[in-house]
Order: sequence, then C-alpha cells, then structure tokens
Amino acid sequence: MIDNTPLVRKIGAFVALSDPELSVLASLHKRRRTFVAGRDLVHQGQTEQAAYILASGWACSYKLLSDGQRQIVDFQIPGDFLGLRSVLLHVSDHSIEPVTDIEVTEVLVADLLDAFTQTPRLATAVLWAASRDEAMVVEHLVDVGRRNAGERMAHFLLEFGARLALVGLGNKDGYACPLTQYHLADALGLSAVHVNRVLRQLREAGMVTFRDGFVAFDDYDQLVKFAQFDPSYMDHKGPILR
Amino acid sequence: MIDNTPLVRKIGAFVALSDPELSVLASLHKRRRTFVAGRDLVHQGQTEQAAYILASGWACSYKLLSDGQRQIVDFQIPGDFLGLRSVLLHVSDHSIEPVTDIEVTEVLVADLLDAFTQTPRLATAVLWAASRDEAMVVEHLVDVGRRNAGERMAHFLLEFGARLALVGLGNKDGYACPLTQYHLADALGLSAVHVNRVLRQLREAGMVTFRDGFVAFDDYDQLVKFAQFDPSYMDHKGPILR
DNA sequence: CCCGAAGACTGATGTCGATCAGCCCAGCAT
DNA sequence: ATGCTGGGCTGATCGACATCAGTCTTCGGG
Repeated sequence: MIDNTPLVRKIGAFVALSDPELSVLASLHKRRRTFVAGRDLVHQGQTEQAAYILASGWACSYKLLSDGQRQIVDFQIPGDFLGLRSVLLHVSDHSIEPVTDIEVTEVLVADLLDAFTQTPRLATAVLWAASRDEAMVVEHLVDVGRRNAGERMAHFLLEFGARLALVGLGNKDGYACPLTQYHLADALGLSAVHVNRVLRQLREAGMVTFRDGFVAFDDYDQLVKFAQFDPSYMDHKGPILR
Repeated sequence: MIDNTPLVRKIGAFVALSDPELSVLASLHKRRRTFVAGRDLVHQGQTEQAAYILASGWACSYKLLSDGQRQIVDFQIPGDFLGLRSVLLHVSDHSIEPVTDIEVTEVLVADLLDAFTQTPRLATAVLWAASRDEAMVVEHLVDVGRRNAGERMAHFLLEFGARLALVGLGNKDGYACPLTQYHLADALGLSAVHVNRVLRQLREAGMVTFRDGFVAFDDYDQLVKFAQFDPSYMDHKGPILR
C-alpha cells in the first residue's frame, strides 16, 4: 500500500488496485487546499474549474432556483469527488458549499484522463464510483417524490448512517452530524419549520434523536421498518473486479 | 464512419472517435432483442444481468416501494444505456419497463471493460454519458423537490423536448410522446388525477397541449418562463475532447 | 455589557394536491 | 350485443405541509 486516503479506501472496495495503479492514483493529488464552512467553492454556471477530492469535513451540492429556493442534491463525505460531473460536462450545473470547514486535494481533469490511458482499470473504478453516486441521487429522488415527511426524514438519516458506517464514521447507534435543520429542509424538500416538527415526532416515538450535532438511533429496527429502508444495495462484500 | 447507431451519434457529440475506436464500439453490440410494452426487462433486486443499448422505442427506469407506490426515475430514448448502473453495481436497484415496444442490443459487461482497456478514450466517453444521465436525474430531483405541480409538469415537458430535439425527434413546436398520464404521475410524484387537472390548466393557459400521444408547445417562450426552464446545460457545441 | 445573528422551537391559519367516487369513450374479446 | 379494460376526465372532501409570525437560547463581536 502506497497510499491510504479515503479515496483509495473507497475505490479499493470495488477494484483491487495494483501498486502501479495506486501510485498513478496518488499522483493525481495536486495542491491541497482548505475552504471555510458556508463559502461556496463552485458556483452554478461556472466553467473551467478543477475537480476535488474531499479529504476531511462535509460538503453539499445544491441547485438554486430563480425564485430563491434551493434543493440540496447530495452531501459529500471524505473520499467523495467534488465537482467531477461539472468538469466532465464542462460547465457546473450546481453549486457546492462546505457544510463544515473542509480540506480537499485538487485533481486536474487532464491528469485524470491521462491516468485512464495509463491504467484503464482506474477508469472502470471511477465509473463505478460515479454510478454509486448516481444511485444515491436516485434513492434521494424516490425519497422526495414518494415518501411523506416522516418516512423521508427517517430514510434519509438511515441512509446517511449506512454511508458513514462504510467509511468508519458511524454505526447502528448513531453518528456525528454537522447538519442544521435548514440543511435537512433544503435536502428533503420540506420547510425548516416542518423539519423541526418531524424530528420531534420521531424523537417522541422513540426512534431517533437528532440533537447537538449528533444523530442517535434510539430504536434502529423500528426506524428501518418505519422508513421502509432497504440497506441491501449499500453493503457489498469485497472487490468485485479482481 | 463505420457505424451510425444512436449510441455513436450520442457519444460522438462528446468525444471525436477514431475509426479503430468506432469499430471497437460497434463490436460491443451483440444480440439484437425486442421487448413488448409494459413487460419489464429488468427487475429490482435482480443480479447478473446484461446491459442494453436502446435502438428504438421508449423505456423507463423506476423504483417500487413496499407499499406499492412507484417513482419513475428517468425515461430512456434511443441511444441511451439500459441497466448500465445495475451491471456496474452488480445488482439492480431499479426496474426497467418498456413504455412502447422496443428494440435493444445486448452489451456484455466483460466486453465493455475489455474495450476500455483497448481504447481508454471510450471509457472517458462512457463516463461522460453517465454524467449526463446523472445530471438529468438531478434536474428531476429539483423538479420534484421544489416546484409545484404546474411548474413541475411544464419543466418536465420542456426538458424532454430539449432532449428529444438533440436526437432529432422534436423541436419547439412539440414532439410525439407515447406516455400516459399515469407515467407522468409516477415520474413527477403526483396522482394521476392531479396530472390531468394540471394538464388542463396548462392547456387552458395556452402554453402546452398534451393529447393523443403528442406534446404541442402552444407558446414556447411563455412556458419556458413559467417553468423557470434553463436549457443552457443541454446544448453544448461539438466534441469537447479532440 | 449589550447587540445582532443563527439556530432550534412553537401556535395559528391557509392551501396544494391526495383521495374517494364516480362518468365517458374506444378498442377488443367473448 | 355485451361486457371488460385502459386511459382520460371531473366534483367533493380532507389532510399534510407551507407560511406567517413569533419566542428563546447561544455565541461571538464591538
């Protein structure tokens, strides 16, 4: 093992990477940069920017409507790409805001595409990672389109827990969560007021407690049932591609 | 030019492919198959299946909830992949239903990954196509999360028009559309009853008429304004990668 | 020490869209 | 010719969630 960044850990879960491949991956990381919470790193409509890999902290990608509403599309945690799609499509269709202070490493598209040429398996790995992100957005769409506020919140908190558990940042008891109720509202297509009420209901039902930057699963099984949560697509075991 | 399938047309818009690359792409197409409208080709939870490229007709990908509701995630038109994500993630997180009778060509994953090794630029092209699909799902998420029923419908019809126009199947006057009002309801997170009312309102407002398998834009500009539709991310000009 | 801002929280009121319960028409099978 | 099915269409009613208009606490800055 040459490197053990969150990215390597994530991709390694899918493709067993050789040492040369790992070193190509490591060479992608250019400048290390930091951004403060709340100050966008990418703006909707912006063009010609770099992509990043999140090293520490949380970020979110969102779209703004002309009437001022916003929809948070996804949250990113360490190991996730920031703005990869923007770079490939050559213009950003969304903005990215750090939820906490974050550290990232810059990746130049040219380098990434070169790396694909040198080590095509890396291309497969990145395609896989992109598919995984898309699956997340799809699940989010179902959440917003077909579940009521309570189920939606429950499902979201569970899914995030599962996702964090994969990188060792949470378990069935709960996880640290720096999101505000406003973040939840913007992500779930609810008003902040209603988010607050729904959280109270879930808490009073003894299922989950969201408080002081921490999500505590008070009754994991009941919550799973209530949210119709199916964790199967999250857990797969070991590299698929040898 | 060796081939001029919808797929080549689509990918060619992004990556200028050489003749050897085109022939690799052509060699991916295996068996040609047909499926009848309404009979799923991929079931949620299914594993080990092939991917397809849609040659003619329309399909939709959707997720089923345990309470019987369904959310249509996206519609596919000729040139689009069917089930690529399912294959990469090794299990299908969604089902796919032909909206009309369809023709597809089968693609074996192994062949696809081999092709990446032979011609890495192909990998980039497929990654780009996947990003474009993801952008579509993201826009759909915003639709469902933050727009009211009228705007949602208007935006959806416009976006689909733009998408069809790209492959020569529609323009600012309208397009042929085989969807039922039930399809629209399942896609937009509305009830079929409400879809009907909303369509009536849009028709009576003189903006768009959905009838007899045809969408007619009666007042394109007004509709664009009403839906806050921003077509910019759809139109890009010529291959980005030389 | 006070002020302002951010975030959590709450009650009252209003509305958008779901649900229920139908009708109508065209196409098709019996 | 009769009934059945799928799709489009409609009125009445109801409830989930938005909106408005606040309060309270904490925290950092002047």
